[in-house]
Amino acid sequence: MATVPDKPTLEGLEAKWRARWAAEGTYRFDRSKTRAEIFSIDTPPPTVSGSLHPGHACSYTHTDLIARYKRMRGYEVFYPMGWDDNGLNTERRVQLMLGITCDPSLPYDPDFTVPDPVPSRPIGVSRRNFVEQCAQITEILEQKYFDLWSDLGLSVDWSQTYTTIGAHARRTSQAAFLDLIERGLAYRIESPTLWDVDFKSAVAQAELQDRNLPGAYHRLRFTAASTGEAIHIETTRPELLPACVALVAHPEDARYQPLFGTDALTPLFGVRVPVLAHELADPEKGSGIAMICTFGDTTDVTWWRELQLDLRAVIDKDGTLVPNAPHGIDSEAGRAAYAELAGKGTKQAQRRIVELLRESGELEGEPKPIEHPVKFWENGTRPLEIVTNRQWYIRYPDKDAMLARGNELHWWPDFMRVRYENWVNGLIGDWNISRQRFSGVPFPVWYPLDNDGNVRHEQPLLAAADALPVDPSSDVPAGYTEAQRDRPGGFTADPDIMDTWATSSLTPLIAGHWVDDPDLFERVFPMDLRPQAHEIIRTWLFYTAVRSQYLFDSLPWTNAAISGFVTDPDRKKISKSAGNAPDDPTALLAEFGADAVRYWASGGRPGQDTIFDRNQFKVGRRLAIKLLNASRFALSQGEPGPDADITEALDRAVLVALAEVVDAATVALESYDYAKALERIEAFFWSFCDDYLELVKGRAYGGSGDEAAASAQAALRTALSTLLRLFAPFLPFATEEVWSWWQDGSVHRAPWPDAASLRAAGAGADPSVRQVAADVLAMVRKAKSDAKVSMKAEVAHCVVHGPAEVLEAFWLAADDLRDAGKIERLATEMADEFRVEVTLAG
RNA sequence: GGGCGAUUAGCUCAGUUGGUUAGAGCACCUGCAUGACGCGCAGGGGGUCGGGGGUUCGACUCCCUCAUCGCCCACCA
Repeated sequence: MATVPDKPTLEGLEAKWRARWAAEGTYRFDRSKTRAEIFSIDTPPPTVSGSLHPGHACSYTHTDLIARYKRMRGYEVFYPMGWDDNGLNTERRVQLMLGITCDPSLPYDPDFTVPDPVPSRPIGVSRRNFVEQCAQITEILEQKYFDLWSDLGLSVDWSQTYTTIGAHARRTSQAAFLDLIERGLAYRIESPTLWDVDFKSAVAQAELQDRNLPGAYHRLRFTAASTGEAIHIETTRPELLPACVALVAHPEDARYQPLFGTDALTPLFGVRVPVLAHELADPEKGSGIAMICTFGDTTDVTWWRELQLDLRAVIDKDGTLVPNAPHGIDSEAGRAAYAELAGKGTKQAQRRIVELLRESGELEGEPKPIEHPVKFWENGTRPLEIVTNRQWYIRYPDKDAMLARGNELHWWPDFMRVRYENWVNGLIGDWNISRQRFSGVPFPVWYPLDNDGNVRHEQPLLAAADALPVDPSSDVPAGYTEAQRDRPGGFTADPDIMDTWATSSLTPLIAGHWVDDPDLFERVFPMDLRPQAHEIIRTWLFYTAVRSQYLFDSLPWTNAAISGFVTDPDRKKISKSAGNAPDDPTALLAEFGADAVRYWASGGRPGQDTIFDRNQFKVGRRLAIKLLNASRFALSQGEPGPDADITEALDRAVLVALAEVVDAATVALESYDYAKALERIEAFFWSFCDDYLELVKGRAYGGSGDEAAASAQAALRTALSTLLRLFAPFLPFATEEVWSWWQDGSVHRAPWPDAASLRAAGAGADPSVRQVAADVLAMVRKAKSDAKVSMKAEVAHCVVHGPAEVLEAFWLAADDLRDAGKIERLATEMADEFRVEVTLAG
């Protein structure tokens, strides 16, 4: 036990306690505890992006508040940290920082060193070299994050740290994937896929984003094959005309009913396409009849499937029109027209085909400009196309089952459930988990090659469970040798990697060591809490629920606490890309201290956006300083003897009032409302400082005898102990510092305050004593302030008017008031209204 | 187009099941060296609760409607 310092300061507390907590294992998880004794948290592994902003500090503080609270409630808290270093973000960063890019055709170079200086145009390196560099970069960035989290005071057990690309995560991910295959829940199929032409990979529905773009309706003249009559359709994508495979109108649309079952000829290319009926055709849109192309949008895919149409793909994987005219364009004129478009990007192709149509007289009027939503990959810069290729999919569970899970989950705040339900209700198709990228978890799969070198896609060779993790591009399937790789009669590796969510959806399994430590897993799963941002409900939360549904037929957690964004004062989300990130949180921590940053974060209620407000940091810092000083003062009032009794009415009343604060804070924290809890604790603390400390300091110094002094000293220490523990989750550094002055062990392992024992110490006192005393003191102060004299100025006479019960309460604190207010004569008078008459001396 | 949230003092936010003169902090103004804190202490001015309508003895609190902001979703003809 240390002593109380003369001049307490916040400076250096982070470093001091960070080191002490690490050395003493204050937050170490004790795995001998049973599931019922454990509170487990499925931490969001931050994307190790290198740029930190206050949003990180905010939401991670929220989780830590709960972790610390639960720990003090007696739970053994399983609070690991993960680093999300999987996926495209890392690839991009490495390309940017090192000037290298992955070229899988190159061989591995064991002596590779990064180019210096960074070349302006990235140079290609082998996949293995590239992945190695990814690992190195993320390691450096992870250290940065570790430092921030530690300085912020996150009570993470760092021995439980995981990464989403490390061997353990790859093994878990591959094992879970093989399990899905065995049960027929994952499959690989060639089908139309949403495709980003820059990223050159498939993307999933959950990664889509609609953006409004200008476009134009082009009115094209088709002709009925038999009668030669004109059929007008309107399209925003005339460049897809060569991919047209049918026309479609609503079955009840009288205008087009006569045409159903007949054929039409496309303009320019003269391709014969059927005219069909389908419910999805909207009579209100355009001319009411649409051309179906393979593929312009997801509706085209639906029509193509349901109407069993031809495939006439024209968009290549790089977003240009394929070199050769698709089948069906047989006429010389048609081929010549297509040749004008081949190799062009969609924009140029559109420009050219409009010219051609105008020349041929098949464009009616001028294009009508409109604005319409277009699908993008959320990180992409050009609209998505739909191309056909082989992808791995995970079948979605039954919608109703997933909705039931959403209902079963406790959402904080509850209205976030709606987002989940919206998403589940809008699901289309299955979950595409393959990406045509390089850095990620590979599929543990190879395919045999027949003697002609053709890939036997339908006979995948799966890795053995005990061999995981594998990299099929360097590991060899059972029964083959490396020499047979990519040779006729040999084998070839599955070229794809898994989408980052295919692995992130397993974080409870990765952190809980499902794959290699069933004993631990049983103690932590299903987890108690998933904290996360609302923007990834449709991805991380939903996908995790899907995986858990399949593997365990249960929810992965019982609670989901959804945090909002941090916004700038204009309510714009703070992000690197928006360029409005105000300060690196490390700088904020240096300027205001961790407790101050946490104070600001604690004001952000679950599900609501938090405004970045430097003022709140200042307020938080003052609170932490006040806590140090007030504690020093309270402790310097003297130590009560071992059998000191809390006898005075005012002392008892304070403890009873504090018991109410404990109750309120506990209720609030149980429902993840840390902001309300802090508000109540803080309000009490300031009145404790301004009123109670002022009222009792004279008595505590012995002004009214030893017994009365002991009562004050004991009450001060009881209250202080309680307040420190209430504040501990919010201000872990200042509270720990004060605790160390006079208590053993860490305040963060101390029990959460108990309202019942406070009430017992308060011995049923009337809490109004405290209120009346504070009110009278305020009146006396006002009189002095109005007279512009010092608070030390003498009061000659003070008369308190009020009802009998108020006066009775007043007299119980009269001695303390007389002392604190420097009042010579006190008197009371019965009255209906409470009123205080103050006569200053002199 | 559908949905979810928000709208209370200059700013950031509270406001419990509708009930006496709507609260706090910051900022601002006026004071005060008072047994810890001047990153302090005391006091003060300042909102009629986004607009409109309704229910009620009574609404910031309930209902309807409009507006603004933010977000989620939506099959791009």
